[in-house]
Amino acid sequence: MGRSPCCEKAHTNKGAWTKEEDQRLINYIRSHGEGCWRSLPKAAGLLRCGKSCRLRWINYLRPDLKRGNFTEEEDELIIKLHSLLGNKWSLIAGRLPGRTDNEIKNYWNTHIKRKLISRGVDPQTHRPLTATTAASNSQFDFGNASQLPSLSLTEFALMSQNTLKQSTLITAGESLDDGKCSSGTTEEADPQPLPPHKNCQSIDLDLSIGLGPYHSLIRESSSSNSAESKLQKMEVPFAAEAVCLCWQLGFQSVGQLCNNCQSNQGLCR
DNA sequence: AAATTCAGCAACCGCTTCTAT
DNA sequence: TATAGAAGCGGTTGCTGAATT
Repeated sequence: MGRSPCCEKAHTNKGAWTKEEDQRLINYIRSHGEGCWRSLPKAAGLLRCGKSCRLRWINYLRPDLKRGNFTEEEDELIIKLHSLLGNKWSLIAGRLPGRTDNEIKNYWNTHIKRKLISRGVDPQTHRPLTATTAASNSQFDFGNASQLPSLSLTEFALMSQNTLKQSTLITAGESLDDGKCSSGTTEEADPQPLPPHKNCQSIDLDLSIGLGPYHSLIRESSSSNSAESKLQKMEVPFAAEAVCLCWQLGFQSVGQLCNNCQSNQGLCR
């Protein structure tokens, strides 16, 4: 049977967009809003595939896009988010206002990879390049629970579900590692709760465990991807006994707490 | 000055996920 | 519950301009 093609390829333009096409697309979306991409080209008088229109709008024509070079702060944020989320470019882009997944992906491949390699860091695993390859493909090594200080069984079970879920459950500075904000495990895990690394404090994944964070997850549910929505579904049964890692990791002062702990005056835990 | 190589990035393709019926 | 269609995502390709030979 097969799926019908997303567009009539014989009658669609490909390649670079012209200014006229851009203007048509902008005009149409300004007056009708973003809607059905499949029918948009015809309605807007464009000989383009709907997917192509969507991509053009999202990546280049949207008015809220931030053009120009990435700042050093953005670089570091991308690196840290990538260490947590992997190649989930859309999730990473969601934490960088005005940047698109495609832009970040390209920037990663052309700049940041090299930057990390020059630092002696593997861009995929975020481990030192000299480290042995014994590490698993996952972001965390769950074979060694001792590397996860102060985690409850519930949290550990949650974190063991899969790599993405593991990483998104960490809040307030990914302090499960050596304090350098790499999510990879280290050869010598420090059993003491560490304060968030100063570079990590800028990251607010807002994905901490508990009632408060659960509500924050719901916030994006309408457009969330499956990993997030699955995460939400699986969190519900655990909510009653869930705790925030801010507390588990020993963050006591307001400045160290995640947004939920701050806004809930500690009720997050 | 011409040819070649390289880097950056826009766009495409195919697969997965979501949603409506 | 199953299915089809639409949207979204990530990997890859290929074009363009800059740098190098």
